[in-house]
Amino acid sequence: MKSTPRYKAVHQYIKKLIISGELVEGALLPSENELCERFQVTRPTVRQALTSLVQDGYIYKHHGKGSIVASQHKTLGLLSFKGFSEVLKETPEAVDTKVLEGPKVQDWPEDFFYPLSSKVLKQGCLFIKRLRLVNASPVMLEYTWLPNKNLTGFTEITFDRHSLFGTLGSKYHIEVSSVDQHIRAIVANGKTAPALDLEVGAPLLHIYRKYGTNQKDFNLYSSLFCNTDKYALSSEFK
Amino acid sequence: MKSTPRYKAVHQYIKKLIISGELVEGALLPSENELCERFQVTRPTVRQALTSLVQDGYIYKHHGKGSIVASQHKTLGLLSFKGFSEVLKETPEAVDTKVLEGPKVQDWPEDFFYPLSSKVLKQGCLFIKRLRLVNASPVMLEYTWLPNKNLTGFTEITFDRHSLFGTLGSKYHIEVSSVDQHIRAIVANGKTAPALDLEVGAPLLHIYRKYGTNQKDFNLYSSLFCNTDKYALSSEFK
DNA sequence: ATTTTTAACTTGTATATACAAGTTGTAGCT
DNA sequence: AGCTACAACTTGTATATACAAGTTAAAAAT
Repeated sequence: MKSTPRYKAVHQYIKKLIISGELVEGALLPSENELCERFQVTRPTVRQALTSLVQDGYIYKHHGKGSIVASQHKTLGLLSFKGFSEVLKETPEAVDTKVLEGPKVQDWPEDFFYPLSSKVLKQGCLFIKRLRLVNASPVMLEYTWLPNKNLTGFTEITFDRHSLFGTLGSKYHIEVSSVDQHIRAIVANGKTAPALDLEVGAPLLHIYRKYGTNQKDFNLYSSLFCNTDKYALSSEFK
Repeated sequence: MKSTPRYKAVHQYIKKLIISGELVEGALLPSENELCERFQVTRPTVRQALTSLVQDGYIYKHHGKGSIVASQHKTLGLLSFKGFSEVLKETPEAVDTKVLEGPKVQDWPEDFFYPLSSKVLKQGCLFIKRLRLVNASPVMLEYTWLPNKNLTGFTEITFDRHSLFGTLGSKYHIEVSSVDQHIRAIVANGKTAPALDLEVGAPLLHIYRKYGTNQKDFNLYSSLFCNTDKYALSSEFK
């Protein structure tokens, strides 16, 4: 049984201080040398802990000044093609998924937002409707459709516990390889407002996505409704 | 004039190989020790370069096996988030830019949405306010700030005719190299609604952007308000 | 009292070394 | 031919040291 690496212990200790509020936004952390003494580790070890705190968004560093607690401005890196599970493991808050419907076999919706071949239309689709929560508060309503294509046992899987992309990869050898998305601002309507605990008319970010995979004629489609009041969506390109 | 840190030179060299296609997805990079010999640096320096390549999504690491080129989803996406013309480049319609204010020298706004060093704050900023139109209809209100840093003649340029990024590149040798953005859905208020010919309360896509450049302490900042009624923003990652 | 300089402090970059833990290929055994 | 053990290789974690560059407070100069 391996022990926790020291840099991770330091990272987790500081993270806890920030999450608990003991270290508030804008607060200057002890210097690297002070942290070395406090944790009885060398500076590269401290730096590795701080680097990963920077990556996770808890702090930022200022050359010559120190490490400062970042605003716990909530962002979700959802503009990349990653799935929700993967993205949300980077946020400090408690995340949860609730399956509202499915997985179930059904017909493709009429006037589907991406064109479908008649063959795919005829086969019908698998549909999942999920609610994504952060700190028990709904932030995203997610509808997902995928072709009904002999995915044995798919409708028995509980996707509140399992990542869809992860499951497709490990169980069905379907790898998501591309995404095409369209983003708009809309207002919450009679369907989306109650699901997201919002007033009708509140602004929502809406994203249509078409995911390409390693299998020909097998694309996934999502329609996402995001309440960006507390959590902006973010992306970063270098 | 500082030289490029070694870890950054290694990072950029490998990044170029990946972008150019010389290193293809799934390819195993030379081992850390081999890279040390090849670049004549020590292993922590190589590791720092590799760590930042991991962070940027170009590679992933496998303990005991090596560093592997990741699928290039982000790489293509890098090139499509540069400026307005790129974002809307798919549209065949007539696009136009109207400068509403600036370029002018002013103070940085209070409570600016990205943290600024006291040095940059003291210098003030250059500000431009533009309206982007498609088929003579306003689709985006764009505020741009950049550090007031001896850009000779900048306030004389008419940015309705000239691309900001293009001008920075050709005239001032400032290349935009990264972007960090946060996206929300908001409602149009008393300032944004009239500029975009909308009712107060209409949904708007709001984007904060911080562009990194090749010059230290020279970042550009934008706040974009997009009417996505007719034109969704789209992105594609492969 | 104000401004400038300097020292002490901070983070950033880099070399050097060592051991731990995972991977893979080869040799030896059955 | 298949399995096991081991060596060589890989990345992961950590200590130790040194210099570069940014920040800030105190001291010195005006």
